[in-house]
Amino acid sequence: MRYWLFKSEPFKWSWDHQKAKGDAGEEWDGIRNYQARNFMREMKIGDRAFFYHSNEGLEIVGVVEVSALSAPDSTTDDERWDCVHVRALADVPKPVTLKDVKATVSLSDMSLVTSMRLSVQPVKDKEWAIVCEMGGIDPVTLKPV
DNA sequence: GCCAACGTTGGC
DNA sequence: GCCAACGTTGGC
Repeated sequence: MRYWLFKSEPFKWSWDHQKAKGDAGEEWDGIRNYQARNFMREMKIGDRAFFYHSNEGLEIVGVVEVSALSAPDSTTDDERWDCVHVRALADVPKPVTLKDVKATVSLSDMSLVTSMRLSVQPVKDKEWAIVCEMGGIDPVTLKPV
């Protein structure tokens, strides 16, 4: 299983919106960036990802999983763009802020820091474990610790 | 709201 | 294929 991170501006699509969709999940539409799209094409069902609030909040607030493979984005006729579906799995009990991430030496290579504008990005296994620990969530069971 | 970073577009 | 102009993202 691989790990990822999705950014969303909370006033457009927040963690609360995502949770309200429950197990049905929701299309991660609107991505118009090749790099981000290519990452989505690499995703497999069951891959896990952090849900990050950009612009406002600036913190990792939840964990989602990929519930459908990348397929044409329903919000455009442009066939270049496709996207996965994701569903909420768990809250991050202690949201991990961008500030926290920047202040953590072992996370200094995270795309969140190095590729500021990339809205869908890979997360390394080690980074996943560290962020989970900081967030007060078990990296495997996703239960609060 | 500003602006730096950076991706995309389009003229040549 | 270069690069200037432009648009968007996202932290501050």
